[in-house]
Amino acid sequence: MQGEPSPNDERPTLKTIAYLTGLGVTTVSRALKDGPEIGEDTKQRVRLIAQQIGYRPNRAGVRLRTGKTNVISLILNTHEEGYGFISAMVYGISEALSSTPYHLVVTPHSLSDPMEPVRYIVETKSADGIIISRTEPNDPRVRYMQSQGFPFATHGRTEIERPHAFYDYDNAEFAKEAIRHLVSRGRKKIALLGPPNALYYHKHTVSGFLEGLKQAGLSAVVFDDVDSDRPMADIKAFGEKLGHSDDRPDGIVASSAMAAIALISGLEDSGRKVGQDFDIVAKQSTMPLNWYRKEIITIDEDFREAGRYLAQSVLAVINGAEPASLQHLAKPRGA
Amino acid sequence: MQGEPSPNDERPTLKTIAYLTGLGVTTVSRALKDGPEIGEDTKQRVRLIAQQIGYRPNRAGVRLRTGKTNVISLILNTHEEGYGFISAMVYGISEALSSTPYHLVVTPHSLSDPMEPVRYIVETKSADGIIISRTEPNDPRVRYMQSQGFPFATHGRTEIERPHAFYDYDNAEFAKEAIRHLVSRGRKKIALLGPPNALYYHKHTVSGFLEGLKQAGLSAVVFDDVDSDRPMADIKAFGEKLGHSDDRPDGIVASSAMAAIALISGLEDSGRKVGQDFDIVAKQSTMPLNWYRKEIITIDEDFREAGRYLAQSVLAVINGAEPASLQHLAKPRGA
DNA sequence: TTCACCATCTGTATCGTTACAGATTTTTCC
DNA sequence: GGAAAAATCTGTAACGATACAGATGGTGAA
Repeated sequence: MQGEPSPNDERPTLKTIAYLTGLGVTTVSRALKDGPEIGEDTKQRVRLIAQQIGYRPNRAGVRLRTGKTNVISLILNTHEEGYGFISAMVYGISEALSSTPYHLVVTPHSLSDPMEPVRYIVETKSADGIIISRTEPNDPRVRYMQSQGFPFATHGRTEIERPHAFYDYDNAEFAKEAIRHLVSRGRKKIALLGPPNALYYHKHTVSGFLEGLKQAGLSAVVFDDVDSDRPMADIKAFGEKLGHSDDRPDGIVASSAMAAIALISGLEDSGRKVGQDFDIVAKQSTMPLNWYRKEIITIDEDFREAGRYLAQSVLAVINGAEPASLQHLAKPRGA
Repeated sequence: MQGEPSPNDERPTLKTIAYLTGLGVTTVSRALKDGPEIGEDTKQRVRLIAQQIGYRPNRAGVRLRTGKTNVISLILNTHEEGYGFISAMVYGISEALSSTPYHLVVTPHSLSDPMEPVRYIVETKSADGIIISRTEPNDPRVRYMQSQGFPFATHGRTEIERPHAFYDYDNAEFAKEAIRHLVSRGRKKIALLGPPNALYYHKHTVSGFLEGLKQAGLSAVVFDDVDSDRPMADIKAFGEKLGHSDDRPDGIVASSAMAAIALISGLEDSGRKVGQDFDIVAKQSTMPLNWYRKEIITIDEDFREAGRYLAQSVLAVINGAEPASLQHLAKPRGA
């Protein structure tokens, strides 16, 4: 026992507790993590004192010794600005982490190199787990983290054979459901304002869309010039052009609320009215879309739940769970 | 989640560089931080090798030794969900931090105890600086951080004498400008849907509002039952009730875009039309409000800029700058 | 009695970094 | 030439935690 008298203005460490209890530092450490080689009464005593003096393990110490950071990193690209669902994700994740020792670090990156933050985190081990979004079918970030054995969960699926934890929204089902709504209102010429090509949920959305049309005996119109990720001003301009075109659709499926608003805005500028000249079905997450135009048909997507699920999944993976068992496909909920 | 064995060896440390250069670990450390007692050619050599092998300082090591975390903590309360401006703030902060070694940690808290996360971070020194929002006139968090000499910056001012870094939006000016717009459209009975009482910007908004009315020779109507922070459904309900009331206003100033949408939504349910029965001026941040109703009069607020400024300010405070010189009052920009 | 064995507890080394107090060499100046 | 000063460089000891290999003492079996 090499304990010095402890000055009590400093933050307590294991040494402080060791001094107060007359035990060794090692014993205190083991006691606090409920190690098997420590007597029950000793554990009680240590826990009591630790609680009384408000001991909190020094994260730098733990991290240096064990490599454990107690950090989950959420990687976001700056593109997503303005869409507001990030807040919901962040809160969902925070919620799930609040009862754990984990912290949430938000790591942004520009579109130029999506791999860079992932590589940085893995190489420097600056987090125990990663959450990424906007997955591509053959996402290099997923491949990389798998090859490195690094725990992660993705918002969105991939085509990669080896299973990984994910939370995804059933966009095929969304598209089919959307078409059902439009068909039931007598719409015949249905178009899709879908996600950008590169992202995997583009495929799900399109395949659901095509299947839905087939079931309804209709043929397809997919907007090629524009996707739901484009700047709102572009989508609006596209909408206006579309409204003036002769073979404009009378039904629209929109993969994002903001894109829907922008598109409607443009269509209205060309004199078309939602609910009359056309109907539109859109995903709704944060803001109630019906307050914008009550004629919009909405289908809910819950990003807070996504955040919660993703956080819990990464933690599970970190604790050795099988990624294959941590996959969730959320069913659209009509609103 | 097991992967392939990691391809190359261990992560390089100072020891690695010391071995490669034949220098001592201390020398390498000093060289990399450009210490004065190291020869110029040695520095060059060390830097070169460090760069070649991709050396990155181990943050846990630095933190344990120096106490420096290289972390800025943004404290958010879960209430703010759905308002979407958080994304903008987060990106603004990230942008400012991207060229520095600092990371952004998002620390949420429930409304129950706003002090808890602040105390935790200060006590455990788990960040080098803190950013808080939604300040009260005599904000206990500010008092606490000041008393502890902890670097921070606030989104919003306080009444506290001792200066601290802040970024605030000139809500008094906003209200006055808003009234000018309304008066110029012949509105005579103007009401305010302002922020909650407890927050300091409530006072600024109200005083600007009252002054604006006085200049226009009008008298005031302030909604007492509702504020811009309330759930949107409540605001909408209030709007509907208001629309049916006999002494309803013909001009409205709204402190938040979402609140404005909710209120309009309610007023419309009671048969009132914006631009006809009433005009409304609202703050606009992420989404273009005119796409919702083109008659809304908007005044811009830039949260991304706020985030940037706040991040730069905390860093400056950390580096010893005078908080009094890090105060910014953003002027409203009419849109 | 002896000794293996278990239950508890402890000291030492270590993670990567930097502060500090030397150590060594070179330069300067008389 | 020699001593003091300056310029470089180095080893050791922390920071707080944990892995590991011993200690210590008590128990029960032979």
